[in-house]
Amino acid sequence: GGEAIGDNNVPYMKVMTDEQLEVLRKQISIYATICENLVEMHKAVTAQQDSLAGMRLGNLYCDPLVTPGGHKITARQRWTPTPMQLQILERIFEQGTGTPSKQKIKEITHELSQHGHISETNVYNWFQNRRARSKRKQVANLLPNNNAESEADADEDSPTGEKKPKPD
Amino acid sequence: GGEAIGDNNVPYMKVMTDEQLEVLRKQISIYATICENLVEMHKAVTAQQDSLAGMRLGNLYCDPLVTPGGHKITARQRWTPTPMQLQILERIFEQGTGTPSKQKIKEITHELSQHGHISETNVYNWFQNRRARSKRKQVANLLPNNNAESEADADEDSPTGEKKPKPD
DNA sequence: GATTTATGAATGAAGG
DNA sequence: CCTTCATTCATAAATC
Repeated sequence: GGEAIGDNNVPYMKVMTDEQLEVLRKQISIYATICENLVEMHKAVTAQQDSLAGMRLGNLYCDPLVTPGGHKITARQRWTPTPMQLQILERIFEQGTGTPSKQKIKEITHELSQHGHISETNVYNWFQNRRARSKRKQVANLLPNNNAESEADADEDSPTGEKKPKPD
Repeated sequence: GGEAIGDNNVPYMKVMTDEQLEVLRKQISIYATICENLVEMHKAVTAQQDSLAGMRLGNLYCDPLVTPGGHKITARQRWTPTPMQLQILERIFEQGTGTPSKQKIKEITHELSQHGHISETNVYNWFQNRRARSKRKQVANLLPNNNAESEADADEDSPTGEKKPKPD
């Protein structure tokens, strides 16, 4: 024993590793997709053979605990940089260090951890995204017949810098 | 409240609350039940209307084009494993075959091609990525000052060799 | 509080 | 094998 959580304050405890959790999420997602397909098929079938055997699903389709419109299994929280962290990150990014090395990532993470919860993965992702998006934005500007992309729309001009406009 | 230490000196961290775990279990149960019912029902239906519309279950349980996220299916540039393919891949991966040989890749590809478009390169890449990422994905970024793992990180080596604990 | 946008994270593929 | 990049997905934040 020893796993009991007496306090209603801190109800969590050991259960699974992140990886195991991720695999689980995937599995559930697979189930969800299979279910969806089956339902669609059944609908198609019953549409033609409605009185086949009187065995229709009806409300047996029963919606599970998933939110309508998607399979939101577990609400995975994502990191959000604090203003201070963002400021530091932006500054480092503008220094043109390009892609920070692993060691650099560690250092940055350590520094940023002084201003809020953060991990090296967060820092790595941030730089990857920052770089990829600033590049994408510029490319979009250069293309003559570009249309709406899946990501953010291209800015009209930012020849000297690609800071993102921050509306109030 | 925070992280706990397992009985075997295995530092497992908080991941889900008891409540969340319960919800998850319930959800899986519901999905399983729905799948069961639908499969049984469809079997019964197709037993009588085999040539109904040429749509029998078989490998059609999984639509080849839907993503696990349940989004639209625009012509995709890069390969995306179907749920069924993913399931098979995961199973093979967990069998500890480690690095699939060239021959093995061929076999796997052949099997998976029954469930959707796929090439040997896709299979090869999948195993490479799966292995590389599983190594880094498990115990990482929950501890405040712990070194988080990711593709960005390149630690030397763990003496215990915690590559991937295979839950049996 | 529903919809849209911004952006953190996941992942297939390429390069070394 | 390991690292890196491009693209996509999902969600916190912003907006209406």
